[in-house]
Amino acid sequence: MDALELAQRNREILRAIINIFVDTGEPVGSRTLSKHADIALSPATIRNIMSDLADAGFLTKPHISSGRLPTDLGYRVFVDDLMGSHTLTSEEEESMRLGASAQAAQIEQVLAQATRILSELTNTAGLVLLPAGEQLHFKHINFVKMSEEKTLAVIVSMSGVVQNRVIPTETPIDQEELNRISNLLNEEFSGLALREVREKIIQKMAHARDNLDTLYQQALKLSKEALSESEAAQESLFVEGASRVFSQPDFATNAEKLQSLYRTFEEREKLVRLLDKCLGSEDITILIGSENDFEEMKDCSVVAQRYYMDDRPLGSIGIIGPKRMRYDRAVSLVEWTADSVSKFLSSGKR
Amino acid sequence: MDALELAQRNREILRAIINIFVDTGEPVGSRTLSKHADIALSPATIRNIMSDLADAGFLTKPHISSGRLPTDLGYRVFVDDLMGSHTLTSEEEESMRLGASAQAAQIEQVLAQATRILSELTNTAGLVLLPAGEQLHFKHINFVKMSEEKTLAVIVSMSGVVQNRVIPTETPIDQEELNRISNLLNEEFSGLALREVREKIIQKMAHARDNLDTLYQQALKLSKEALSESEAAQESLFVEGASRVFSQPDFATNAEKLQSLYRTFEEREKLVRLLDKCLGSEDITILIGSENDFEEMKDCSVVAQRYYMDDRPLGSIGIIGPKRMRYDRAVSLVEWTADSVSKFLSSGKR
DNA sequence: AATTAGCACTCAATTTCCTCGAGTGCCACA
DNA sequence: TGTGGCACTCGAGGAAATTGAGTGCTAATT
Repeated sequence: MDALELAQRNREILRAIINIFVDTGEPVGSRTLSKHADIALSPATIRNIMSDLADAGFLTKPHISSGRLPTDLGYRVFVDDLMGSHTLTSEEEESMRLGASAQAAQIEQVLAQATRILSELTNTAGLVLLPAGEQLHFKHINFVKMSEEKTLAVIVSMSGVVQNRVIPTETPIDQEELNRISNLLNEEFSGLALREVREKIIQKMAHARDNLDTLYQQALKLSKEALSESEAAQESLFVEGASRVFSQPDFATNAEKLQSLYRTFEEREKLVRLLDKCLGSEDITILIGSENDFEEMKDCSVVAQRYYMDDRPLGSIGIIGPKRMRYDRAVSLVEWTADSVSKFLSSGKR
Repeated sequence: MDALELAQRNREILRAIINIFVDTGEPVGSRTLSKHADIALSPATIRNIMSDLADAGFLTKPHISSGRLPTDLGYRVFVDDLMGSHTLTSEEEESMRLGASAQAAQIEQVLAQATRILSELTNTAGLVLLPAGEQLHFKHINFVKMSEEKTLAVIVSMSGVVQNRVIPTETPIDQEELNRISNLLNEEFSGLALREVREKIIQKMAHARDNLDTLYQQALKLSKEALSESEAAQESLFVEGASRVFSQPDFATNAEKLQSLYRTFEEREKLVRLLDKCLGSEDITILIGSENDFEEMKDCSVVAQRYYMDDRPLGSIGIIGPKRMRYDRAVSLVEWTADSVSKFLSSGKR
């Protein structure tokens, strides 16, 4: 037996260990493994191999006299090289199709529903990030006079995302005028990225300083406020079914871990950062355990992929579950969901 | 000693027991109580009284040889008759004022912030219900053409709540026309309750069947869709700091209870129903343990009060915490918050 | 040289048993 | 009517014993 075959056998063992561990949640011992159909080796031999795998950093054991379980690195190798790709069962496809067929209303609702289904099927927390800022393109703005001192700006993006903001106004402007301002802006900025709109407005304000058209000046001023970066950048994140993660046996015992994890789910900012990371890559992103940078989530993994609107990446959708999860299935389901969301958002359907 | 005085003494004991229990979380024994400054009775006497109080249903004990703790009924009596009213400390007032002073933008943000502060100060979960439907009054509607088949309706209410909905349109309508439709509707319906608007539209559609003004007909049709009850009734609920409830020692031990509680927090619908209840009453509403109708929440209490906009009740704001809480403090803080939210929303400030 | 069997050893988990102490309930006495 | 005293209950916590899954190493086997 040459080195290659040996390595092959080791890989087989590693795969089996991870599969069994994912299934049972118990550390896997050499005897269990030798009973496993695919493996025709005695426990002693397996022990030697396991020992090698442990030396290589793929396996670990919770205590000296217990079975082995995969390290983050072990999972990583598994995900990258060992696991096959899961083909969706007809039931899975069925449940997902059901969701997509429903008559959907707002973009937010579509996303929320996709996440809910994802969460149900994977029994993990479903996440979706609907970013503001860079990704949004100007479609329409509208001002509504709320009172003498306050004007409400409603900004609609090409993708159908609606933002709104209250702007304090020192000199009262009547609704007629606001309508004219809206029209002015709508014609001028349609289709630009919000960032570009912001930049243009600032340019124009500089140039128009001695322009006497006060309407135009007011328009610029209002829209600058309305689009101001600081608060505009509120990315919205939907989390669906976080309780599923908590009810996983992996956390059920440890009340303390559970609480810190819960707090993390409440602090959305961290989740946003995780999903933001996925926006950078075209491929599906898998972060295992401590690969995501948050201590509290070192027992969790993230599987996420970005979704598109007309070939422009818009946001990302994915799941957070315990490290011990069916990665093949998760990958398929996330990919499928991201794909159908993209299809839904893109011109064909909308 | 006559009967009245006896009753008075019993009440004193009950109050002391609840105060101590709220403080320590441990069942209170007769000896502990006799050491308590306000009570100059021997343990034996106290035992007799405690026994009476237990017979009356105000106290219970977790097991035969342990101290007593209040039943739901006990808490009820305490809340109704025994507890004094808590005056906010200067620190408390300080923290709350801080929040109110910040330059706030959308109504949602104001409410979210109020809840966050409430949650922090009471160390419970802060809730706020921002109802749609009945309470909302029409201010402004605006249609944006998203594609040939889809039009986005943005509805702004008098209170500054913005709703949006995508409406499928069989015949394309151009943006110009949509603007005219918006104007038509804005003039006609300004200030009416959304429900009234809906009714009027349906009336008008019946009458206008043979009216040849297609623009007007289209306007009615679009706005009917935009305001359709079914989906419009999405009340929005903000929950802030739910993790605080979970980290209370009362739940920390019991992982199972914790999970069912967590699931309840995720199922917002139940929380909405709880807060809806509070909308019915002018006074502050306190629901103790099983007084709220959900099994999963039988170890929690709700303290909530409605808030107003220009003397019209708009929604309710409150907290959910463990049954063992400082009710006097909770009541003061919730009242204070509801009050400042009302002030903020009402014409003076806005 | 690779594989296997055998054996001593480790350690978490479970069970059993014990003690401790807070607290009750009741009776008798002031 | 209030109090002191006493027997009793029961949960909490700890120590010790038992169990069993699993390892690592060595020597035998193929």
